[in-house]
Amino acid sequence: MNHPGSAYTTERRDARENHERILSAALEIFSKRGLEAAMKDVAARAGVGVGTLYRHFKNRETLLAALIDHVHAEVGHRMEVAAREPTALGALRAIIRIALDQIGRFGALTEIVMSDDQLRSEEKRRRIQRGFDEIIARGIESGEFRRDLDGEMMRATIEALWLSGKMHQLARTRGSAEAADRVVSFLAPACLTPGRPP
Amino acid sequence: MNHPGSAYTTERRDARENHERILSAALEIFSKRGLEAAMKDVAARAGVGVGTLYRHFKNRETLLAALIDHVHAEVGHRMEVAAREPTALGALRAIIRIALDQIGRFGALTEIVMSDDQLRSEEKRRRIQRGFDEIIARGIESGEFRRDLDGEMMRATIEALWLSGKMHQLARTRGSAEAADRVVSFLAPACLTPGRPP
Amino acid sequence: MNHPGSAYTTERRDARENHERILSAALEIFSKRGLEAAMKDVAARAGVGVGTLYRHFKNRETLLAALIDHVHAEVGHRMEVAAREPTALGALRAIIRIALDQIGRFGALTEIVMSDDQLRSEEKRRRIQRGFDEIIARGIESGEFRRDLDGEMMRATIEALWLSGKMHQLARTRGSAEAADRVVSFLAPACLTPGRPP
Amino acid sequence: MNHPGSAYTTERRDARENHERILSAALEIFSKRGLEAAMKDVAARAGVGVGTLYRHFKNRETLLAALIDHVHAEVGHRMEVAAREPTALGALRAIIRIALDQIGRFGALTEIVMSDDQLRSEEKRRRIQRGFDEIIARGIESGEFRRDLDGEMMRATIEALWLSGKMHQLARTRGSAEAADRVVSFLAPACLTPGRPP
DNA sequence: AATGAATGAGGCTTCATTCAT
DNA sequence: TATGAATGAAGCCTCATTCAT
Repeated sequence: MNHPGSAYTTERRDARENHERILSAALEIFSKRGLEAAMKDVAARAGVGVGTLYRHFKNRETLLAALIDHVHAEVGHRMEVAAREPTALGALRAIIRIALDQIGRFGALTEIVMSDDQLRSEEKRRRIQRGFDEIIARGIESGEFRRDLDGEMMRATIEALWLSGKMHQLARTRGSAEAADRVVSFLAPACLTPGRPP
Repeated sequence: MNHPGSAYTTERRDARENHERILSAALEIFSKRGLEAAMKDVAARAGVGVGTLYRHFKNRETLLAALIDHVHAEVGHRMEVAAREPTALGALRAIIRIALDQIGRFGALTEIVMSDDQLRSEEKRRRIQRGFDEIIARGIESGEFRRDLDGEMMRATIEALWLSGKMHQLARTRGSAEAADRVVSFLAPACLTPGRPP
Repeated sequence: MNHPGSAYTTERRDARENHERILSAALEIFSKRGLEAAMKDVAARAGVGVGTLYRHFKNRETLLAALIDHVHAEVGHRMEVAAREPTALGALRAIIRIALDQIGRFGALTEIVMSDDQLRSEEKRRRIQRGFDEIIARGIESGEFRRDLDGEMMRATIEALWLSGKMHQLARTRGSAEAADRVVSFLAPACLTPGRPP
Repeated sequence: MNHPGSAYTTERRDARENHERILSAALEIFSKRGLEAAMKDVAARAGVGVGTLYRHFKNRETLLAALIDHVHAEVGHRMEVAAREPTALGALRAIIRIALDQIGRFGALTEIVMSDDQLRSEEKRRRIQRGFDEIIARGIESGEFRRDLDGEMMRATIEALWLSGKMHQLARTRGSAEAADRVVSFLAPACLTPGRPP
């Protein structure tokens, strides 16, 4: 929509800055207070008037969609990085780290971010799915993962632990690193090819 | 609390019926529309005036607590039945069946029912936890489950699949029976003692 | 309406008793909590159901009117007794004592009891007025009170002190007896014939 | 707080106007209909939506407090002016005029305005009391009022006539001027030094 | 373009009164 | 007749959204 490089543009820099500030304020507020947080509070946090908020985001729904997109994009990106881990199990652990990280940062927002039927941003969500699938596919191909691994089930399990908050609970009790280890240890027998040396 | 067959009870029949109707209307409405559903709609669904709703439940919070208790009680009971399955894995499958069933019936209510910090009904929730723990303990004792099984992790995983709605998704795609099978198959290697004949 | 002496009557004794109990419960509740007290609370205090309350008093307004009548009757009676005091000033003091007493007993009810335009029970109120007027007339006639005493003003003043709660305040600070003395002392020069020995 | 003539003010003019309009609408509605008047009606009278009402006054209580402050401030001011009358009796008459005026204007609001224990605005109320006390003290000092005048009683009496509505009744029957005269005439012997030429 | 004031629908809850038991 | 359950109008307040400045 913008031509960021163009010399002359109606887009004012402060408008662009406001957009960012609102987004990050919204992220903060919704993460902390949950989805019922009031628009006014988001605006206040961003240091702008509600009117400005509404100039940038048509309405509540649009704002939430943007948040989701934002988080999805970030997660998607980190997912792709994770996929480059040398081993599939390593990639899995990396993903779980990401999950723990996201939850810590986006708390109450997680539900909406990971949930399937909410405000759609299909494309972005697919990207995350694809990240998963690639890791699994690669793991199976290389023989690291068992040939009959139910990939969809695997993904569902991790996403469930993620968005249900269970993973976060584990992390709260004993720290993020140990939580990741426990999850991986638990799931390892379910996905690794039995009797194969790492 | 009442003996429905007894000839004389202190409470009026219509009042008791209304209580039931309100409870089940609330179950339906909150299950379908989520926790933000309006009291008015619950009353309408039950076919009573708001005043009656408020006569039976002091306020919104009380109503929700009652719902949770209701679901917890039901789940807790079925959990105990499930625990009597001959094998631990069988018990696990039974639990998952219960979960799928509950989600189907209580949909949007699941979040509050399974979540830890909401309106408390500690006791009831403990009952569910205990059901889980017993099954796991028994499985380990009998040698069916691996000695080093992370019970808490196991429970967390199933609860996560449950309350995240992922399990429901699986069931929607291919039916409840197959969904249970997939979950069990997936988790089996994670909990069964390796190399032991069933 | 009733034939109290008749041997056979549909009026059941318990009904009559309930009437009394409701009246006195209402007196208590409204006196203590003010006019906004709920009907339900009155019924509860009387130990009857709301239905019974409404059987005895068509509605809220009727109940309040009955209360007023009740208090008026009592005050009116005591007023007539007070009027028999030997001196007019003595009668005045007696009235003030009554006032202080009433306020102590009927607290928050005072406003409605003494006010003019509320639910009418003209007749009863007139009786109180007449009590006043007689005392004043007698005082003037006997020469005790100044010939040009503004009777209406006098009455208004005492009623005002009464129903405004000011008299009660005075009594709270220094006791009921002293309060009465102060009021009388203050008003004495305004009504007594100047330079006349008591 | 604002300098209405100044060219630039932070507040928007329409907002300020609305504030005024709401205040005066509230004054009118509560004066006419009593303290139970509905917020909605105040808003309607002011020609604004309820939301606006609540923007200007956090809640019912706050609005009432503001009204009281408003009336207190006005009365307090006029009280101080009255105190400057050459004679103490003249000041008294001036006060009574104020009272009559206030009641006429604030009717049903009087109860809350003059009552002691309601929503506090201690300071403002003290100001009114002080006005009274000064007048009385001055009267005694100058010899105009009797040395043994019970100042508190005096004040209580006038306040009682005021807030009980009795004074208003007198005024309704025969007009405000005559009412004031009657009150003063009646109270004069109670406070003036006997046998002293005016 | 930014601001925040205004709007009003809609949510929760209470309570006088009616009515079935 | 007594009971208390049922009713629903009405009150208070919040908040997403619009609009004048």
